[in-house]
Amino acid sequence: MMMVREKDVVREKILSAAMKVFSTYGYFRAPIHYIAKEAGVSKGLIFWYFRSKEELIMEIAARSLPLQPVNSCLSKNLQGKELLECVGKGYMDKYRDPVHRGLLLHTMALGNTYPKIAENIRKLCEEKTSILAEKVFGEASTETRIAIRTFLGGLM
Amino acid sequence: MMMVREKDVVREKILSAAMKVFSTYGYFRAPIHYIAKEAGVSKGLIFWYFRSKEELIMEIAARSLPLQPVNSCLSKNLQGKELLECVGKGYMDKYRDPVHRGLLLHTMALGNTYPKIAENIRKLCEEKTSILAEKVFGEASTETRIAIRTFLGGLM
Amino acid sequence: MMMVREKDVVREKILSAAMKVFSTYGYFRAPIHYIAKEAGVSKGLIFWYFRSKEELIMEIAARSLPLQPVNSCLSKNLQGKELLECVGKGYMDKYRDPVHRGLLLHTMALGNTYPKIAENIRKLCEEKTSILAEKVFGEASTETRIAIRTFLGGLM
Amino acid sequence: MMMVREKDVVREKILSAAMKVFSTYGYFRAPIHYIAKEAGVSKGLIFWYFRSKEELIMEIAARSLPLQPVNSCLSKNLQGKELLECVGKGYMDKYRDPVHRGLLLHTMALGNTYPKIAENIRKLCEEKTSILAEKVFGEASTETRIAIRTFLGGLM
DNA sequence: CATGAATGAGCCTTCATTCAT
DNA sequence: AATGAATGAAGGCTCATTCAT
Repeated sequence: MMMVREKDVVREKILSAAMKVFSTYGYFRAPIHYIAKEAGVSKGLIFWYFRSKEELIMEIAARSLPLQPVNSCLSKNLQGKELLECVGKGYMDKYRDPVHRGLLLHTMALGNTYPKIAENIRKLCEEKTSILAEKVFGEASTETRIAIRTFLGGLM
Repeated sequence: MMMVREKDVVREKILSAAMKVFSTYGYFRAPIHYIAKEAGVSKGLIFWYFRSKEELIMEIAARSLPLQPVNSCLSKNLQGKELLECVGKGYMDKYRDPVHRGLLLHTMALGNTYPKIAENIRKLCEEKTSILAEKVFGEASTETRIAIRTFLGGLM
Repeated sequence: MMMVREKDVVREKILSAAMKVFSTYGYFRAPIHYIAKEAGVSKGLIFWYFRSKEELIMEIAARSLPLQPVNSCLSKNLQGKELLECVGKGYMDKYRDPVHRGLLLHTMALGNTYPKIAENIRKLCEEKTSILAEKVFGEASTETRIAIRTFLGGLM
Repeated sequence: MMMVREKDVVREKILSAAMKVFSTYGYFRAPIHYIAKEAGVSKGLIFWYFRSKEELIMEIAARSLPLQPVNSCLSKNLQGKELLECVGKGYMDKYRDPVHRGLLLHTMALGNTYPKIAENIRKLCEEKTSILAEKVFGEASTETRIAIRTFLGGLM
């Protein structure tokens, strides 16, 4: 029984290759054919899975954020201090990997000049921040959101 | 009486324009002609003052670091805690300007993938760190240098 | 049944156009887009088949030499005087075409200042000269090679 | 008493430098500032003495031809075979110098694609050929001119 | 789905030429 | 006469993107 569609496997292979290549060379010094070679697929295929390089960047940028650790903790239905600790631990684990550290740095620099990416990042961050504030403090006010942000920023 | 050579004025005008443009668009999204327009000179003239775009990047990268505040404090012959406070204040003043903040971010991201720039930055930083460690703690050991770096990093 | 790959057809079309354009304008007065237009392809495609303009020049330079007539005679297994006559005739046929005459002149001038091209030409010429000396005189000594060169030079 | 005007000295210095530089690098690979440096003058000054690079090329091209030896022989009022021998000897002397040989090669290649230069060279050559034909054979008919040309070409 | 040839916009850089001093 | 800063046109090359197969 085939649980993982072949389609998704290839897509994931491309994303994974792109993360590695982007982290190493930076977005603008990484031509598409580097990614294609790293992923072991043709250049053209990348445009079958992603409309443009920008869209690929967009998804990579999202992955450079620690969304996955946060989601993982949220799915455990933790609350208050325990949730916060879980998220903190997730951060540390993720950014122990230099590929993710490099990627985050590039993403932040990109966001500084690339409106679409900046907006996307901001949206993703605010969404998660609100949920965390809600679950940790019981309400998602301006103050509690800032508290979350400060805590997570300090971990970096 | 003309104390500043016209030659240096133009060079400075270009550097200043480049900082603004690079900070706004990022190195790779900022074509030379953006800088030329911002500086009010022709594209060709930039290559009269700088051998290549890379050389321009190099000088800008150095300027994105807080070398000037540090040098300014050092020239006051301060020591110990006072020197540290002076440098700390210099940092805050410099990076209050979003142009400098953006530039630093781009420089760090660049350094992550651009060996020449990374090396140049590292050299400049280590040099200043050693001097500060010496003046603040009385000796430039591995530990005192790390202390300096940690303190300054924390300010960011 | 298609015996010639499409890929080679295009490559040949570019080379042929380049020979014509270079012969007419000279290497340095012939921008890539002249060749592209003459070949009926895009500028970019030329760099798909040739790494650089220099690589294109290199291959054209080799073609400006009378290698093909020489090879043609050699493949007939002629020897002595008959081989010499065959080669001589090949020369005359090739350089009756003004495109080839112009190309040879440009190639020689280029070789006078372009080390890489000069070296490549020299290598190709010496190789063929040795083989001819061997087949015509029975041995490839310094003297017989000079004799071959003098004979062929006189035909020009 | 100043017999040579300073003006002509500088002009000659530029021409001499240009011949050396052109012979070494070829016309198109020799930027004006190479010549300026070789001559020890500023780039701008070259345009004071020569309207354009093309005009400079033009004069250099003329100098790559063996006009001077021919004129020298003509001024000796020789005739017939003796004139021919004098010219022949002049040729050999001039082209013993690799700078002149290189220059002639470049000039011929240029003439193949640069109409103005080709025309100028042709004019100069025909003029001298006619005079030589007249002095050597007693008349400047088509046949005698071809004879002169053949003789001189054979010397190369 | 997959490939890679083909396209064209855009960028860095060079260089002849001008001109204020 | 002489200088060298300033200009702008043009060229080689890269690379995201398209498309026929």
